[in-house]
Amino acid sequence: MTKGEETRQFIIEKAAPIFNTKGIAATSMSDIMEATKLSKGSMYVHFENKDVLACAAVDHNMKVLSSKLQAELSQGKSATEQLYAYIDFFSNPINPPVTGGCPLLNFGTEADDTNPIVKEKVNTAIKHGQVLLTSIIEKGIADKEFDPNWNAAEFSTVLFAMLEGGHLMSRMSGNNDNMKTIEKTLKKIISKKLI
Amino acid sequence: MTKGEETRQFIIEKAAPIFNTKGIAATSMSDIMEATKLSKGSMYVHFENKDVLACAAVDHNMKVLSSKLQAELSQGKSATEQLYAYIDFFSNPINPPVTGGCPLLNFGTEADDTNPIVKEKVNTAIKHGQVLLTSIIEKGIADKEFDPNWNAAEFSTVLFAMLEGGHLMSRMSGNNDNMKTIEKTLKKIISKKLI
DNA sequence: TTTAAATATGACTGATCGGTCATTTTTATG
DNA sequence: CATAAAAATGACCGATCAGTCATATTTAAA
Repeated sequence: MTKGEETRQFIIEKAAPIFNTKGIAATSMSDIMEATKLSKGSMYVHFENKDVLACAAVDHNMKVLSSKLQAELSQGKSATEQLYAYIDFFSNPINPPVTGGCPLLNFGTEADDTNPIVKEKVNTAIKHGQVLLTSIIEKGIADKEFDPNWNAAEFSTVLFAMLEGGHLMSRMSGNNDNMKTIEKTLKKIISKKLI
Repeated sequence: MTKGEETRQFIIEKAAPIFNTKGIAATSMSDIMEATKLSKGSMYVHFENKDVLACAAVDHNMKVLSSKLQAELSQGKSATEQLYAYIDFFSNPINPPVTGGCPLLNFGTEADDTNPIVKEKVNTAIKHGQVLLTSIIEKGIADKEFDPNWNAAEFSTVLFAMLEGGHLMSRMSGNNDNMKTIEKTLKKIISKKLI
């Protein structure tokens, strides 16, 4: 890793939580300068413009979320354990795994009508999350842990939506009560083979 | 209604969809000037500053959503019909009842770590939505339409979270497929008295 | 150790931001 | 109709924005 690559990575790591917390539009290059203690000129050696830096920060936030999730999932042996680990991973929005909360929710809603590139990044990340969930559920059905009548793709959509919606509700209320309800309900559905 | 009150209302109505689409930070007073064809000085006759206007726009968006929802709900006679009407009302995020999509999702995620006043507005609106849903479910239980073992408050949390999460997913993918899955699943849960 | 390229600096630019205010125009009332 | 208050105008202000660039410093390889 050259000095330049190191600095670039350093900037991304400092910028990512700021973008995820304040939003892309509300984050200024001065914010990043202050966080990195680097000069403005140096920022533009490594990033063509703010958009490029913002995109790199979005990618980084999603990669951190993904790798932390994978680490949790790898602990679970059965499909049930993995699905529970998935739910548990998202069950504490007040102290979330990524600073600023879920980047899919944050960047997705901001980019929706304004930034097609970031929007597509979020869309792709959601689809990847769906594929991962679907594969766990299909494995669980094959292993006779889950109801064989379940539609894996549909159930993963429902599960994902509940977690994102619960995340929003808990972030707004400032406590995890709503998320606890979501968590409890999801585990009940899984263990009782409902829906 | 005086001329001043009329103009103030006119500005709010023009500003509301812009704030809901672009976000508060990314919306400038010039954007509102262009939409209203009013001068900058006139804006500041009716609003102390941008924050006050943004708050009024947030309120307006939520009020429009709420009144359109109420209009739909009033059509339903039984609790089941009302609950279905609630779900149907949110089942088309690509062509949403409020321009820019769900204001709770949009303003909530933006305000989360940056604007406590708007955040509290969203929190209050979510709680009102929950109270409304809970009362419909309780009525349905009393009328023996729903499973008497249901916890109305918990079920309304799950329902609300699924709709918000489905909204995000469909907005990102650009189609209503995910929301259709949510809609189908919710109606199945209600009609089969699951969970 | 020499040296050319890579990296870092910070003053600078033009555009846009939110907000002000003297002035003009419109409204509404007696 | 007279007139005072309310509303509307647009030039203007300082601050901040993203982005540039001549210059200085550091890096790394010969």
